[in-house]
Amino acid sequence: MRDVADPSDLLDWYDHNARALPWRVGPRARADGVRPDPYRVWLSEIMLQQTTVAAVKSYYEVFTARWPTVSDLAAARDEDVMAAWAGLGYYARARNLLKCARVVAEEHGGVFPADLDALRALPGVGPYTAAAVGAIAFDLPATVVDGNVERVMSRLHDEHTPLPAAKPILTGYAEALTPDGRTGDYAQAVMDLGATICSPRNPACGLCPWRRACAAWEAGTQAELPKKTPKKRKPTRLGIVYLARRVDGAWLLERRPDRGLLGGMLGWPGSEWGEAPQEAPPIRAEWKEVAGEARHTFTHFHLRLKVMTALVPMERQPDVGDFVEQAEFSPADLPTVMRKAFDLARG
DNA sequence: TACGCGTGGAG
DNA sequence: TCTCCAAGCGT
Repeated sequence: MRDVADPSDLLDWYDHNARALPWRVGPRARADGVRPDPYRVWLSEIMLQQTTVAAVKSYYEVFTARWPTVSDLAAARDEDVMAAWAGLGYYARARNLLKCARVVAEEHGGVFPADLDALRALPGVGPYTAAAVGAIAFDLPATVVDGNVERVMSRLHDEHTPLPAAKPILTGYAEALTPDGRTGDYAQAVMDLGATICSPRNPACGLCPWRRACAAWEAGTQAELPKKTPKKRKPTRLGIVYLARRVDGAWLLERRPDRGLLGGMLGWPGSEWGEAPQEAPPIRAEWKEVAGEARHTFTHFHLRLKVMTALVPMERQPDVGDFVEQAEFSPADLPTVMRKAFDLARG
């Protein structure tokens, strides 16, 4: 006979196995009354959306060192925040991060609201992030449902309905299991379990505190859960980018519009990206094609970029973009696809 | 509901 | 090289 999953068993496991993370107040310190800074919890949760812990760590350190409070961040220049986010991906998060910081600074007195509805109303804060900040920062009664929780619940209940249709079902399971107290520790415990034990591939069921309650373990189906609806395969698009260097070393760059792909980020001027891109030099010059191509894969398409370079005289004015002084330009400020084009051009 | 939206690492 | 995927959100 299978046991019923007990939240206490998971909390006991978490007390001994919690990962040490830069943004986390561990279970022992939390028991001693230490409370996490809601700003840091929120910042980390935004960064962690669809992004690995390993990728987030260095960005988190840079942001918290440069902007220690939400009011500091609210006062930052847009271009500085976008540059600091460059390489982390999903740039709408950075734009909403700034919007949110400014709303908190101006409408909430620089203090994150300890209220689930108020959190949910903030830019870039959806159901998951509101629950995570509410539980972790304030121990509010909230259930986090992220990819980890979906996986754990689908296995615990041997739920074969494919995602995303299964989401409401799995959410119901997760809510039914959430304890009344220690909601912050519990939220982090389920996610740690999913990240370290109940992993997508080769789950370590032998170490799982909920093994005796797990329907998938009993049925031997854990490796095939959660079920997902098949994704479409990615088409390939072509494009041309133009790297113009002025004789004084300045680079010709353009700020991309706030909406859409790479919105708000710096980039090289170029053609549209499609099946047969048309030449679109941003300034009159003798353009030379760089050997090879820059390849990059986005969420929903592959891109192959032809890279053109030219040296232009001081007086010549660009039709598109603006020259950025050499001292003010760092390739690290570019989104990865644009940095790849830069790397290719520089050899 | 379905799609657009990045990137780097694992296998 | 290729597929999957990692603490989702906005539209």
